[in-house]
Amino acid sequence: MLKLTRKLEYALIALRHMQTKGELLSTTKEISDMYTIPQELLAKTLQQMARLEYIDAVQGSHGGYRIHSSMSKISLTKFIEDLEGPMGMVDCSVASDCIQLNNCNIRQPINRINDNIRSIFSRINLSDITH
Amino acid sequence: MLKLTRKLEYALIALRHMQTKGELLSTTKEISDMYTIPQELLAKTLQQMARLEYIDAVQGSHGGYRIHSSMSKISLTKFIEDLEGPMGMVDCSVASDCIQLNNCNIRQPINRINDNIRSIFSRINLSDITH
DNA sequence: ATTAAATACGACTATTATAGTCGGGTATAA
DNA sequence: TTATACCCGACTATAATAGTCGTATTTAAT
Ligand code: SF4
Ligand code: SF4
Repeated sequence: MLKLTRKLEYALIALRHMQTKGELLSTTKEISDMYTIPQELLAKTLQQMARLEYIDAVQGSHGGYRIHSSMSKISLTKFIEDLEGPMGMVDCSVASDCIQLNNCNIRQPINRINDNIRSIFSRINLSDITH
Repeated sequence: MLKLTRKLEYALIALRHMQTKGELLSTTKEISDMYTIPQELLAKTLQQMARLEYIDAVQGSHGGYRIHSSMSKISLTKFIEDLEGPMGMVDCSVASDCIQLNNCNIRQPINRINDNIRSIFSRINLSDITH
């Protein structure tokens, strides 16, 4: 309940690291060494963020990543869902194949709470974490 | 991320069900049938809630459970942690054995968010869900 | 007494989600 | 040509969640 995945933490650590470096490139190895993150796992996450255009990738021998300028205003909600897929407190707030769905007596109150949380996450943006 | 466990959902469904019945007893079978919940799993959860005194258990042939009068004001935070143990967005908000802990660059901002969420959950109480 | 219906409890298994690894590829500067 | 870095998908391992089973105890009714 309420737990960020490791992947998201690694992603945020990397983003904040890159933020401090401005235009300078950061390599996977540099970051994984500095924060003791499994290199291959971080690599995959950085690649995913590059595909999503959260960061720019520069290939080749002196390559690396730098943070994409216009991403500080992205909400935490969008970031999390871009990286990990839809989030919701209960299945029925995302899909609709719950067997209890028909006569569930907590669906409405729970989904009200879910919407609240969501809107809080939507008002937090990445720069609040990465500065 | 952010997902309630099935056990918590079953617990809340059961609580709300009992709430509507006032002093009348509800049996595990009654509830598991009504909401299509695996009976043995619900049974364990009800037993746990009885131990925690969220509900009263009446043993024997015409036994069952009824909701304990004074629990509507309990916060969602306490309820979740009573049933599932400590909750937090990251390990370091609960324990302190994260290998990144020393030079983690997102610890403070994340824990600030964590505290916010926690305080929101603390202001929601069980009766908001069970009526 | 005996039976039936219920709670009580712990150990067990199954399933799913998360975390981490590996092998083989492409791009580019030196 | 080599070294260093990104790219990608498939794979394995681990941990968390979900669900099952066997056995015991309590109590009302017969
Ligand atoms: S319908 Fe009820 S039990 Fe099913 S996911 Fe929604 S809240 Fe949970
Ligand atoms: S120290 Fe950093 S990486 Fe470790 S749990 Fe806390 S926020 Fe996550």
